[in-house]
Amino acid sequence: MHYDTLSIPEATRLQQALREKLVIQPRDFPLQVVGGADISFNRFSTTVYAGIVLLSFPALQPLTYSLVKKEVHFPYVPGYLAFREVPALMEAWEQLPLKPDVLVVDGHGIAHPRRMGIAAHFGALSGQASIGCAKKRLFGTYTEPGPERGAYTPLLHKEEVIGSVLRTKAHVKPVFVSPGHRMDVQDSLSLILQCCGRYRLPEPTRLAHAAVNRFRLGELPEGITQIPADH
DNA sequence: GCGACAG
DNA sequence: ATCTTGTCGC
Repeated sequence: MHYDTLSIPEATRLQQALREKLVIQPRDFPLQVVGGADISFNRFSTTVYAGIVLLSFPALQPLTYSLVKKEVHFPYVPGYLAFREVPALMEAWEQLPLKPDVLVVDGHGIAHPRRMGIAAHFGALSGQASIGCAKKRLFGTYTEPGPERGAYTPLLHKEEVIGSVLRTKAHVKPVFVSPGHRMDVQDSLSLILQCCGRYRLPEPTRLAHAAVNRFRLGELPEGITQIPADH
């Protein structure tokens, strides 16, 4: 992956090419394992700590952690997050002993100017079903959903529905859910809501975030960690 | 030209 | 994203 040396115009071209590979359709596979992906890093540092956590579904019990440390030089530019984070995530992905049925990525899916947010980018590259779940809006218009858990409104671009604004917990800021690959808007929304417990963020995202942070702080080792089932 | 702007 | 201080509520 030579993302580090790409110019923004070149990156835009790559997004336009990958867009042709995207499949947005109702989920057509069973759901038994979900993954959560996230990145952590120190401010001003070029080292990123990537992680993917596997959870059983619908029980949401953690099964495995895959952690990878990598150098990146592509800058953070809104609309081009994938070029910073996907290479490290792909390494974490490749060392997984078993792949999840769907991967929840911290960021947007098709709710992006060229429909190529990080979740869509990762899905188009890997062939993996994916969903984007972001904490802030990048693209699209919406009205505020109701204050109750489960309330949602469409994220729109012109007439097109590109995602959902979902209240995952009563009276907290909503999250932005959009399909990445091999999912549609409705199935993405449904899955994310099923992944939410008593917190604002869905469990795959929460656990991935906790894992990469502990990894960065030296509390977890690089590589694969199998989590023993508790009996 | 002026705002907006995932992580 | 990360860091930091303070407040609210279970």
